[in-house]
Amino acid sequence: MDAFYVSVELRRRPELRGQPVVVGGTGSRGVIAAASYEARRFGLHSAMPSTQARRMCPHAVFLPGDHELYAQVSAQVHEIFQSVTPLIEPLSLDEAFLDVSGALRLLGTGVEIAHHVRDQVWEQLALQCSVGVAPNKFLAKIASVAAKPTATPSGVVPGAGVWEVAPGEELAFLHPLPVKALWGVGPATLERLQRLGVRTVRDLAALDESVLVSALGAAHGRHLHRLSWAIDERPVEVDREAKSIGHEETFSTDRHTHEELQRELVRLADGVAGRMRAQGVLARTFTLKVRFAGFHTISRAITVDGPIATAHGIVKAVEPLLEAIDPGPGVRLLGVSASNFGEAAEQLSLDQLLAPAVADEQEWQAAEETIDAIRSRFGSTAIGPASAVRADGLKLVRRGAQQWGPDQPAT
DNA sequence: GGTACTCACCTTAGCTGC
DNA sequence: GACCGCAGCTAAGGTGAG
Repeated sequence: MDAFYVSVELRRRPELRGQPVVVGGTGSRGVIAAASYEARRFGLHSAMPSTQARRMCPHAVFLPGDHELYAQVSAQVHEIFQSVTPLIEPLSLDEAFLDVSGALRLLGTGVEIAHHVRDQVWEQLALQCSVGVAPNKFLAKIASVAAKPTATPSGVVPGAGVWEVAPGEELAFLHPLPVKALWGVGPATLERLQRLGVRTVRDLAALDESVLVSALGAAHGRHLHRLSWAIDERPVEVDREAKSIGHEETFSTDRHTHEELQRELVRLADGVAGRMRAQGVLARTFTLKVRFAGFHTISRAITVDGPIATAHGIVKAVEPLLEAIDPGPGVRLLGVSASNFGEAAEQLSLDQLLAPAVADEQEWQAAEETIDAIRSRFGSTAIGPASAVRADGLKLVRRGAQQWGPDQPAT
């Protein structure tokens, strides 16, 4: 989807069309989630700090994000995809891979199917999308970027909408591109590659695989070398199961005491546990993430014997890790994540069942499932941990509704 | 001086058991 | 008993994506 969050917002704020519009980053510690092409003309882009964005484009309209709405629209887009093929691998709310090899006889060529999808998305949802058609996922992704509109200082240049990399044309398309166009080349890898004199994908392909392996490590080096020759055999994976579930939050002001952090921990654990129960998983490993005022970030993990799916259990497991951290210098972000999953229906041994900690966890699980039921009936803020109630006692604060940084300006 | 959130995957190091 | 090599696991940190 093209500038997805902004495009969804513009459907209900049509008067903003043609203006630089930004979603997210309404607080001073946030970042931009999406920028309209008009905003991109001024150099704005997603993940840019909001303070920088305001400096570069003071007249841009900043809108708070509405993640729930974007998820709804994303589901509608997904339904259109479903009408074409069941082989869909969602990449994010606004991107997906579709394997249409089974639909070619019925619906036409890849390019024809791409135009059909684009037309349907426009007719049904009034949203623009760009489609890449290629023999593999990685080329399709890059082709979709080539199909998008581009923002230049002098104006917005419409994209082709559909871009095909036909069999036999892979290297002609790929090799002239800058190496950072490759999926998996971020700032750190780019710097290492530049030290090797690599500027384009062609330069990368010319290197011996062993050189890349020694510069980037075995897995990454081999992977990028294959990509540079347009080799990508990864299939479209329809049902990818999550391997971790986590929440983290940047505070509008730094926290300096264990008591404050403990309250935040309970709130975050409550969110993580709720999602785990909704997905029917139990976890054994819990990771605490702490970002200090100077942006230095550490993580501490613990693996417990008995699997857990309650906020109570998560807090009990992670508390000792938090205690061992000195919040004196100021903590700007706290995060908790769960991993090492097993199914909720997994049988426990008799010994495990008799252990007091397991009995305790099961009692809490029953209690928290009741809370889930109340929330599903009366809303997510109807009930929650007492420590998550705001100091004025009026409002229950669950995990941040603002996905792209704290709402409140830092003081 | 500014840097969100969520998730996946990789590397490295240290520990343990054989 | 001390040591070595190896495999497997865990913890911590880094990187990248959208």
